[in-house]
Amino acid sequence: MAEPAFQSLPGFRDFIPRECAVRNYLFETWRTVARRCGYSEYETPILEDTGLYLKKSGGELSAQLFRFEDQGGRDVTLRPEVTASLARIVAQHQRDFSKPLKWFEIGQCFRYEKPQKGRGREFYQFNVDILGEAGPAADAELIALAIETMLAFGFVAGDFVVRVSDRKAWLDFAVRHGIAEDSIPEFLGIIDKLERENPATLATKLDGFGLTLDSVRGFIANPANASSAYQAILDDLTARGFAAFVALDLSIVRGLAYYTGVVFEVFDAKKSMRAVAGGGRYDTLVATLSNGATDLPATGFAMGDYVIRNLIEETTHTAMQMEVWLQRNAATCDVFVVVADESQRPAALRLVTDLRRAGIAADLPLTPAKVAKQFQSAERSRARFALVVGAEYPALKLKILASRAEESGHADSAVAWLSERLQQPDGPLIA
RNA sequence: GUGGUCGUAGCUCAGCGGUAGAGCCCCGGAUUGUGAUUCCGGAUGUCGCGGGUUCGAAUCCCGUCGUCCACCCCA
Repeated sequence: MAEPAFQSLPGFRDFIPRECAVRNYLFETWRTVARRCGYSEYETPILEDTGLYLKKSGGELSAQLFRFEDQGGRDVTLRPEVTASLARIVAQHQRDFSKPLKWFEIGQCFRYEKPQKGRGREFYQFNVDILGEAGPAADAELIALAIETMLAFGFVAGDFVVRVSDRKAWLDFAVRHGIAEDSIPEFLGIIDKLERENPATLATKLDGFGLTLDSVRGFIANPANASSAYQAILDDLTARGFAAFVALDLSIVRGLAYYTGVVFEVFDAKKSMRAVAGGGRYDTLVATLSNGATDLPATGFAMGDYVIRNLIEETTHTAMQMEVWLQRNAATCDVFVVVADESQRPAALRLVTDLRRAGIAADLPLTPAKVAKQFQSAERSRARFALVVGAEYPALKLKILASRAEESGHADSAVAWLSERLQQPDGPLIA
């Protein structure tokens, strides 16, 4: 049998330079916004005790774990999300910090799912959390950061909307309609599917709770049912000038079991209303994971790299902004040294070293090549100048690649010469 | 987990029962130290893998692995 060529595992990506650059654009934007808003970066291990995820994440997630036994017989899991790890370390270290904690992490997560558009088995998540503040001001601050992030990518009003809801409103609803406390998760599951499942099965399921589709829809449609927290959040965000980005939507309850209050999702306003980020309040998770040792209210959200990248690339103005960044941050070469006479290669090597040490990006061909070819290499390196080291060394020729103009100089003053030359514009193009 | 789609050169794909093709890319060359265009020349594939049908399979059938897409769920 033929040896099959190795390839990456299903749902896993190779980041060739262009992909890596795109990823860095996302990371840098996330980091910049988070720092600007006063969040500190932290990091947790990507491999954790499986129990961490079985304890409170709930639902589908536990069926999608990259889970295995290590050589020491431990039951371990590649993290499917970072909130559980965060709750763990916060429970352990929170005394060292004044409240509220505003923390963020950019990390890779793993879920054993079937890959498709906007989803792989591995993805990066921008995770932002505020811990130790139970009031709506924290939720508003967090949503503000979500909005700032979208704006930083170049999205504008009309491109996206943050749909905000509150599980508390549904808990009140459940109490009023006599729904037992232990069947509330099931009830919320039905609400979560309101927009996707067909009305007949919905009606059947709701009938089990003595409810009708109309009564539920009526509850969602009535703004008066918004919680007081929602109103406070809306006022807060309005004061920040973000009212245009926020909308009440009680049909949002979110899948994860640990949410306890305000929940929200950032939606793409054009394309089928995909959620590009989501989050909410999880006031009991820290206590649960620390077995009650630490009790901290918390609110957080996550944005994945797949979905936000798709949205950026599908939106003309955000795609252009990213291209500009990629151009600006591409590998650059200020000066490409052309070795026109191989016997002068030692001098060229010395020159390259001097230039580099002076902070000038310099490159040269590693093997002998014809001058014409070296100029092609210079073009491809997108260098601004080609510095020709030839038989006449220490006399040097500097060619401005864009204008094809040429000037002369001397090796002894090359660094100063090039430094000064790099400060100046090239002048009119001589074609 | 369910359903569909597609796997042929590095890339995009054509060929759909009779000895593997095109374009792009790449490499070399066109008066010995200058980039473009053009021209000339060249390389490369176990036709995803395994079985079956057939005188003969890239082509038909089955399986398998992988891709992409939708559902489920979610970032």
